[in-house]
Amino acid sequence: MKYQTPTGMRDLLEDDLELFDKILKNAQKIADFYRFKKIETPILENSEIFEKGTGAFTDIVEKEMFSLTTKGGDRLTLRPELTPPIVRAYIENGMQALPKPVNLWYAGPCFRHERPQSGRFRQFYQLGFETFGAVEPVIDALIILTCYAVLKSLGLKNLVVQVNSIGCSSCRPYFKKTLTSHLKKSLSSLCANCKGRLKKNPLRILDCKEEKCERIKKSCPQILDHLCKNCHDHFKALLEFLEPAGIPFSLNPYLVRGLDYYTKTVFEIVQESGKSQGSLAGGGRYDDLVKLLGGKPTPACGAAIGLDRVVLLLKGSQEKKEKQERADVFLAQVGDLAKQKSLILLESFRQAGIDLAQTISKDSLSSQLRTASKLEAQFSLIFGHQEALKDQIIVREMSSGRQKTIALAKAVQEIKKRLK
RNA sequence: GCGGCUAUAGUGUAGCGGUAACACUGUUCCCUGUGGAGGAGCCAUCGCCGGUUCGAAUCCGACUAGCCGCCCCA
Repeated sequence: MKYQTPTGMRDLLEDDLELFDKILKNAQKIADFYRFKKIETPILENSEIFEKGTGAFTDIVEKEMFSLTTKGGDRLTLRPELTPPIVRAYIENGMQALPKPVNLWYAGPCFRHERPQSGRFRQFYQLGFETFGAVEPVIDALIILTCYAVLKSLGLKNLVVQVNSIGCSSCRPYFKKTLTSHLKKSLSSLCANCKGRLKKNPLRILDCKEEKCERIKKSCPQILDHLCKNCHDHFKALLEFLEPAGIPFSLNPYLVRGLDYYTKTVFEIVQESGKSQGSLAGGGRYDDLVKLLGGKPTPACGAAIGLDRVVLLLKGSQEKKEKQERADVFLAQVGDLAKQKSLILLESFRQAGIDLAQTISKDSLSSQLRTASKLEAQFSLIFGHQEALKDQIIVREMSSGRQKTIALAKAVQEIKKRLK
């Protein structure tokens, strides 16, 4: 095969698209209920918003972005995630003046240059919720609840929210120092990757899955013990909202996430049991990002759901039903004159709201009727040269084979009556 | 970026050194204006390039892609 989709990118055919549509529909309802407004942003953005927003030392920015330079010299990047673009849009469209909180939701493709595997593509689809202008921990709970509700509405089982707090700009630097000095003691036992992380982003070491590092992690100071009072109270309050909301959650002190902008709450939703394919959704609070990207200091919180992964799970759970394509009525035509008059006839049925199928490019009557059978049409309209000359048409009841000739002008009316 | 496995019609498979087979789908015909059944035909330069060989879908090597792990995340 000469041409195929680029690595990690695929065509979405009807089977997939139906599931995507279903998720989107459910999300739309839930978003409406919780008063989120939909937003769409460009697929290309100025590279800087990711370098600053997502973070220069994140894997995403260091090695996973599809970037290009325009003829005019602008550096653009295919969005690897949507939070920084949404923040950009929030500022650019003057939403800072809107009554708070401002709730936005979105769905669309993102791009990351990674090695594809199960549930991971270079072009993948995210659906997310963002809320601006509220510091209250109940908002964090609401964002989690909203994501959880979307996943739940699709019938997914065994969902668990893993939560953690990674502190804020006033307490995290201290923790980083504490952690770094602790880790320096066992520097030689860290994996190569983490040795590098020690300077750039020591928190990420907590997230390392290498066995070596796993062992060291156990003896590490935990961030939850080093939060400032504000962060501590925020986290405690969040948990007190989740509990009665009936959302199953577990504390994961090692959850730090790979994006730089998070403050306080971070969370991921995973499906327990069954094959793990990474998280289904993830998000958190990002109180400093709006300011970082040039807006007024604005607290914010958001999350995104990985649609591809959800679709994968939905596909696995539903048994394949070969859905038969069907039609109520089928038009079979024979001869040039009949074919010429067929288009206007089709239009009159379409306008009357009657499902009239055809294979108008075909000439053979038998093959057309074979198709009519396959479509399980109740009636076929047979429009031959003789009928076309006299402006008549044959109505054939497929089950019995009884047929009668009627005036062409009465075809719509006749079929309407018979279908009842 | 690093590993493991794989690559034959649209789909699912067989073939394991002597120039492609089966099922389903599609399509044409048997039936120059009447379907559901039946029958016949057609639809593949065996992922790409190179090597070994008298001969390669089959063996070997590189490439490309896919799947699955790692990493990371959604």
